[in-house]
Amino acid sequence: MTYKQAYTQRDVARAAGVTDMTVSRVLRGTGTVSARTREHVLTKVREMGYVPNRLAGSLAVSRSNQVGVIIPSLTNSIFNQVTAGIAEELGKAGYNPVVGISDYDTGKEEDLIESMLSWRPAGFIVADFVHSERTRNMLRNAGIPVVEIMETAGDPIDMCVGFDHAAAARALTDHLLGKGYRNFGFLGWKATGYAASTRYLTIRDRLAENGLPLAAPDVFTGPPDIPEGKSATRRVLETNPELDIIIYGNDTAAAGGMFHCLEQGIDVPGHLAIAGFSGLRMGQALPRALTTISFRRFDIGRRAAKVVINSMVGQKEPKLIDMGFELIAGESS
Amino acid sequence: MTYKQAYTQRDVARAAGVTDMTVSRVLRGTGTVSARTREHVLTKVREMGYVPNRLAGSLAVSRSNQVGVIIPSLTNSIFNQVTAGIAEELGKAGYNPVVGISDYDTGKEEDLIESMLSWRPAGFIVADFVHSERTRNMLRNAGIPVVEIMETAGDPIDMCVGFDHAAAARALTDHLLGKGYRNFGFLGWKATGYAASTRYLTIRDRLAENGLPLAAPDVFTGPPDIPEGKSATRRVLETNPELDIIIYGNDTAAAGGMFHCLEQGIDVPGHLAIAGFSGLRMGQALPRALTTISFRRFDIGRRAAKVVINSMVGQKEPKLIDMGFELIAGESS
DNA sequence: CTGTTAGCGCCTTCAC
DNA sequence: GTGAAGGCGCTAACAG
Repeated sequence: MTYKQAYTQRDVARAAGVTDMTVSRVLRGTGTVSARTREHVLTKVREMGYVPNRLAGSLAVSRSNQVGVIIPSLTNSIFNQVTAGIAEELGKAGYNPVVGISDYDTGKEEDLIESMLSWRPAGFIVADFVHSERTRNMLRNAGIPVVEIMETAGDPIDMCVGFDHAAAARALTDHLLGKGYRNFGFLGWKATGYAASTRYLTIRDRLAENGLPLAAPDVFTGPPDIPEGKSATRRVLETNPELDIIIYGNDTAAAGGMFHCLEQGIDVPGHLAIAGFSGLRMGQALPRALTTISFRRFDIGRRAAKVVINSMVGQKEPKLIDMGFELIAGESS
Repeated sequence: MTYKQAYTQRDVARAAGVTDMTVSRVLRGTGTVSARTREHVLTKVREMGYVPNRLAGSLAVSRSNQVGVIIPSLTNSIFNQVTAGIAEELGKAGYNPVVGISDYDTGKEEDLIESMLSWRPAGFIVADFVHSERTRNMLRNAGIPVVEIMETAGDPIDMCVGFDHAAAARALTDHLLGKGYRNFGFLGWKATGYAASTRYLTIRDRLAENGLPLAAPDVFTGPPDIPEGKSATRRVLETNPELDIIIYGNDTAAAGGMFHCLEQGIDVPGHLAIAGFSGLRMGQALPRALTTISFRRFDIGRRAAKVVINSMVGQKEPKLIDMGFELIAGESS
């Protein structure tokens, strides 16, 4: 199949016997055009299947309706929901998200951001506070609103929307201590610099304050999923049979842990208690509803989008917005 | 915070004491520039954090490095992986995917495609064969390669890459019949026109050929996940206690079904067998590894991307590419 | 109500 | 090896 050239505004104009300027006015609904010519132009547009060229349009007005969004992973349903919230709110205001996946890699992130900035988006939403110096520099020089999401502890490039991961980890630890657990294990992702590591360190320190150790002999080298949670649980129980509670870095890993227990006939929470982090729907559908920390994923996305939109029209927004979290006391611990 | 205007190629040129044309040559590595001026220009570029404006660039050469990708859902890990394959292959060839989520809604899809076409992508990849007439029209008139993915049964707008869902459903049904099951139930998504409905209808017909009914009293109105699979299983077992096998529309719903059985102490597969469809990793991590149909999600994405890339450079590609599927005989049935 | 002029930022083509 | 002119498709601003 050979591909022909797409139609131009001028092609439509000629077909309708007017100037391109008139077609432009009709298509954007600005200025004044007689009802007759409007109809005529629209008919031609439909007939020809004409689609305006926004490269030219945005260049002419030097402004676009695209907002760049960088998230670390598509697989992680947390980011699905954050992104859904962003998309909904942007859509209402006539903006489109352009999403890029960084794969938890600041180098990839840098490339992505450069590439996306070259399309001159109207704003930027990016997950986490961990970026290369060049990334921060580019974002700062872009001359557009930038919102960092998920966390609140850090120095935002411009603005941020998230919640306090340390406080959440502390709330979870205290809850479990209150339940009487004393032999803690942690299976998570200790990658430095991310929210995940804040959670691990906070739990460890909180237990230390109570004179308790935290067994974390086995950690994931990347974002864990169900199979990883399952096999890591098997391994840690071999080396640390004394554990009476395992906290997982996220709910999917915790689900894997629960699967291991179900297979092995290990009573949950009688013999081993389980806790997750993130409050996914699936956690509550498990044979034992999961104890976990839930946070307002969807709302974080919506709020971040609003911050971008408001900033673009010159409205002042706070530098830091904390959306809070909630402890879900399930049956698994 | 107030936002300043981003730098222009001319700004860099002035700072480096050359013309914008020289900066352009340096940045694209074309033409001839002395090593000295090249270094000088690059230094300024870095200092200023200059990011080229591709709106202008693409407009000037009337060609872009973006490929539009429309998938129905982000939540569904099938599409995560297909998209990952697409992104990888496009990236290698210097193209970027721009992904849009249609939410299984042909109206939204139409809007998305119009919006994305207005950015003049170099090609398009879109899931499924079900589109509005206007969508098909726009894609046909866009003058770019278009690849429809996931299925092979249908009349492609341009080209397609996928597998034969009817054959897959038949293979699964035959396998289960061979295992001796006779009282089949189906919990899936019967939405007409999608691959999912093909699978349902094929299973039903195959059973009918064998003189067996298919109980499907309870269906999902949208893409099902674990909680939906769990509650639907509870309901269907109340109304149809005779079932000895349930086939689910996808692996996550099947996982929900297995959770229900675990909670209720129903022996799987002794009392009730379970089968899924899609071959997700999590299915194999369940307490009973899932019987399911696996297909090459990642490779479908990669192949689709290659088809687009090759077509863009004028290389001929077949209209229809079948990537096949595989029956996974698990422990759940 | 409609047309003309100029320019968005970059790149192609041709001079020098 | 580098610069100057012109145009990609569209729109702001003004003219009529």
